[in-house]
This record gives sequence, C-alpha cells and structure tokens, in this order.
Amino acid sequence: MILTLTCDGPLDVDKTLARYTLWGIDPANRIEPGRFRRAVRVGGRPYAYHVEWSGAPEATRLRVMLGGRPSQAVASAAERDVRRIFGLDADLPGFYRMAKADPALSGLIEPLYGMRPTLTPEPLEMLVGSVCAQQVNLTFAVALRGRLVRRYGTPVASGDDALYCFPEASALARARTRDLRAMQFSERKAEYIVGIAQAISRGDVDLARLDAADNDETIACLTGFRGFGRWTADWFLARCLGRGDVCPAGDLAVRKAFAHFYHRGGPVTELGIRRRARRWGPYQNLAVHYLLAGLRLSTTAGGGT
DNA sequence: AGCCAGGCTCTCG
DNA sequence: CGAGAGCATGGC
Repeated sequence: MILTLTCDGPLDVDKTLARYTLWGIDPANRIEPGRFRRAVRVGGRPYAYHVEWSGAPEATRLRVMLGGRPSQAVASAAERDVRRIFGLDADLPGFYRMAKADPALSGLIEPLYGMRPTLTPEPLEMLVGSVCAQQVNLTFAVALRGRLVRRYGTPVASGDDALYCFPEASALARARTRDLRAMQFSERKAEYIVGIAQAISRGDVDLARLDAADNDETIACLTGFRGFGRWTADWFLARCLGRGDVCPAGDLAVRKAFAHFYHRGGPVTELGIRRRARRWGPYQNLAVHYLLAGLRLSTTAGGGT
C-alpha cells in the first residue's frame, strides 16, 4: 500500500532530515539515500514503513510505502508519523513572511529554504532522547540513545541497516541500572529514564494527553518528574507537540545562536532571548530551528558577515 | 591534561 | 526564592 502526502509551502527533505544524521546513527529512524525508514507500533506490534520523495522543494511529494495490506489503524498511524517526521504541518509560508522583516532570519530563508522542524512522533522517544542529551555533546548523546534502542527496542529488520521500533515504556521500566551503566549512561540518566518509564507503565501519567494540555500545564507536568527540567519541557513542546509559540531559551546552542545573530557574539540572557522570541508569536519554534541551522551553516562553511 | 558538552538536583543564604 | 556547587561521562 502506498500513501501519497503533500504539504502547504516548500519542503526540502534533505535539509529537514539532516538532524537525523548530523551526530550519528539513530536505529529507530533510518536515513538512506532517497529513502527514510521507520516503524510504528500499533496494538503493541511494530509495522515497518519507508518513505520516498520526489519533486522540487516547492512541490515535494512523499510516498509512504506500507507492506502487505495494512489495517486502517496502521495506515493512519503511519501517516501521522510521517506528517510529524517531515514537519508537514508547519506553516512555512507564514514564517517566511514574518522572517523577511527580521535582520537575522531574513538571511536564512534562502540557504535553508524548505527546511522544516522534524517532530519526534512518540512522547517517550522524545523524552528519552532529551535525557540522553542533557549536559553532554550530541555525538555522545546519539550514541547513548542508539545503544538503548538496540537493547530495549523491537527489531523489525536485521542486518547492517537494522531498524528498530523505539522501546515501549514497559521495557524501559524493567531496565537494570547496571545494564544502562554498562552502556555508558550515567547513574543519573539511568534513574531518570527508568523513573519516567515506570511512571508511564504504572499509569501515573499519560503523555499522549499532553496533546490537549496548554504549554504551562505541560511544563508543570513534565517538571514534576525527577530529571525533567524546563529545558527538557521546552524541547518537548517544540519537537514533540510541535507548538509554535515555544523557545527553549535555556539551551546552550540556542544561546549561542542568539549571541551570534543578534549580539555580535556578546553575552545573552535567557530572559533577553525570551523577550525577543515572544515577538515572533506562533513562529518562535520555526525561528529557533532556523537560527540553530543557520549557526551550523556559518560555523561549518566558515566565516559569517 | 583539562575543558567542554543543546542540564538537573540539591543545598544554602 | 535565586545563585552556586556538584555531578558523571566521552570527545577533542
């Protein structure tokens, strides 16, 4: 079965998916030349799918390939997955109209044209990834997450290009701290991950319901768990729930990007960042992603203005 | 070798 | 409360 998906405004798939390759391999999100592979879990069972794309950035078309005769539930789960991974519901045209008036963002529209923030479809996947990324470099963070996925996830294809479904909460809830330590998780990270997984398994929290909660309620809910602070909650809102009006102002890279683009490399404060971002209204999330990607452009291509 | 890495908790004033 | 120390771990 093949689903065809499109979106309003441009989509540059390579720029959008770059996040999945920049710091290493993610066994739950496979990037290959011209192809993206992942699996959705429906009724506890994983279903692999892959996505191919064609057309110019202004009119990109995605084809979602599902093996066999998938049920309606599987098909709609896969579609929801892909819409989020490829950021199909982001309002790029609106963002670009706003960005034209901004001294830094205006210069990023052309080099990053069609880049959409990719959303992590599964709440637990997002939170575990964030804990991995707390206070360590992202290459190490991605390696940690990959080991966890291979150990506790569900394999759906083997070989060099093995694909895994991200672990269920119940599997992580049973994880031994000792085993996580052997995978180079710190004691803290291990506690945080097993802790939230146990809370989910016990039914103390239903992350799916945060979809219907407002930003402040979501922050309050997440920061109620040990190991989950404002930074983690902000990124959860931005990269899992896809909220536009969010700026993870405490993030180290965000601070660097604001310093680079708005303060000539000078010092910035979290409050100052939030004040500027607030003016972007529903486009804060997009703006932050463009500034982060823009910073990578200027540091890897060498030399800014 | 030593500092840094897309934080968080805990403890003190 | 708000600031500050302590924390663990790998990369460069």
